[in-house]
Amino acid sequence: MAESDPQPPSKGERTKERIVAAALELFRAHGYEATTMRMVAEAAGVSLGNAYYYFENKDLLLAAFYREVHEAHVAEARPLLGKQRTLHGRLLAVLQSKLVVIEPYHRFSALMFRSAADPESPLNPFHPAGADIAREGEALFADALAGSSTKVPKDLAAELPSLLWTYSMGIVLYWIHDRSPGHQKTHALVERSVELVASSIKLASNPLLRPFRRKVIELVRDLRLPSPG
Amino acid sequence: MAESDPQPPSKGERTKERIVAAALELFRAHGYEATTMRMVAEAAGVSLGNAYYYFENKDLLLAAFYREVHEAHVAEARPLLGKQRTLHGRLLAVLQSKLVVIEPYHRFSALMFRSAADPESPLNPFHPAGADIAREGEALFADALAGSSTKVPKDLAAELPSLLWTYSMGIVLYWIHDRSPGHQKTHALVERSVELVASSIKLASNPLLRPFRRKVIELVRDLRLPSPG
DNA sequence: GACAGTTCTTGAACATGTTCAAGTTCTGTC
DNA sequence: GACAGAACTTGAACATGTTCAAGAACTGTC
Repeated sequence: MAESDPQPPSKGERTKERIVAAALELFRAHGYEATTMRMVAEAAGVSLGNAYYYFENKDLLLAAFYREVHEAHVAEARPLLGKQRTLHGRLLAVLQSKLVVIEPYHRFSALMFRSAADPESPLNPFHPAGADIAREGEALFADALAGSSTKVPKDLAAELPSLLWTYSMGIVLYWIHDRSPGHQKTHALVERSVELVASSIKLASNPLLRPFRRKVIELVRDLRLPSPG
Repeated sequence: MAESDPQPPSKGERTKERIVAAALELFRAHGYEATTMRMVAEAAGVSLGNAYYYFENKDLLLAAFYREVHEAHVAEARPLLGKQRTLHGRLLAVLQSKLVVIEPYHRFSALMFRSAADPESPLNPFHPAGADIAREGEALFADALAGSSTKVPKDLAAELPSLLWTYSMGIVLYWIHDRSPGHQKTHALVERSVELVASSIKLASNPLLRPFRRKVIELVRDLRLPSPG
């Protein structure tokens, strides 16, 4: 992702960067909905039409914002993972850091989720533009899993990252609707559900539950929807 | 819902009804997005502004459509429930009838879901306009549960309807993104996941799993988000 | 049946996302 | 350095959801 590109940025790339920068600043200041494409164009010092030359539609600017938030999450979560060895602690680290990072963007996240749920939108996880972020999110959970002291059966380990990522999206959806002060309900949900998830994963190794586990895993494996690439 | 109102419909009510009827017809013919408020107004024989007098925004017409689809689902599911006694069969009846009913409205459902996920939208389950339908959906699952031959522990039975409704929304979300021919993947998901859900519910009665079950139930009970009313 | 107030209706105006035909600037080739 | 084609830029125009001030029709009261 961040390897130093050999080429200096072309003119077009610099313009595009100016537009993103202007957009993100305006989004932060006024929110996504109150920010018009005309405002973005003016702040970036380009014409309205030119903004559309680089971003086919406003949603793609939302995607750029989402990417930034996502990267902030990864940056926040990685160091925390260094300090945790238990599965429980590591999942908690990933989810709690997510809540911390998105905290300032409650309304924004709702819009994000809205778009992500729409198969026509470039932000959904099955669209090329949105798929990267989804995969990186899964990778974070893969890390959380791999570095933990808990041994997870191989077949399950293969499916868990995407299951955990889906679970985390569920948490976000809950948070979006959570109006409790400080979103304390979501924090409670994270604490308590992570415990249940961690114990479920441990339970899954229990030979008594093996047939059940196999069924779940096969279902997930067979029915994963294709993503681009 | 359908008790014969003592009052004959007032002029305003009839106008409103005309607008809904026109809207639903146009939605079915051209889809929601391609139907403009001007088209609706014209088809209903009222002015544009008048359409807005009765429906604050276009989303509320979407909600009216959603209600109709929901009622078709209930009408489809109830008779099927009469023929099934096992929990598995009854859940299957509710979910499969849902898929049958929404089949013609794939794009429409995506838009529906989009709006439902947005806390600002009148269609979300925590908003008065959307809460009714959500509650009726839960009621359907409550029926499926109550009439089944499977004995469910009381504490779990109290929480299951809303859990199952949430589960069904997950299925719908999957279906929205399912591009397989005939949505066969979603059908497979329903068949196989219902089996897992039904066995989980039975497993939940197992004394060995009691502590786990209690934790799940308490979590759900404590952290249910408040709905209006 | 005149009056007051409420309900209903209208069409023009507005804001904003998006498109597009036309122009300008850049890049590589001879 | 002239030329051709690609990349970039522009601002006007468009479609559509939404608002609003003004007026028409209705309802109940005296």
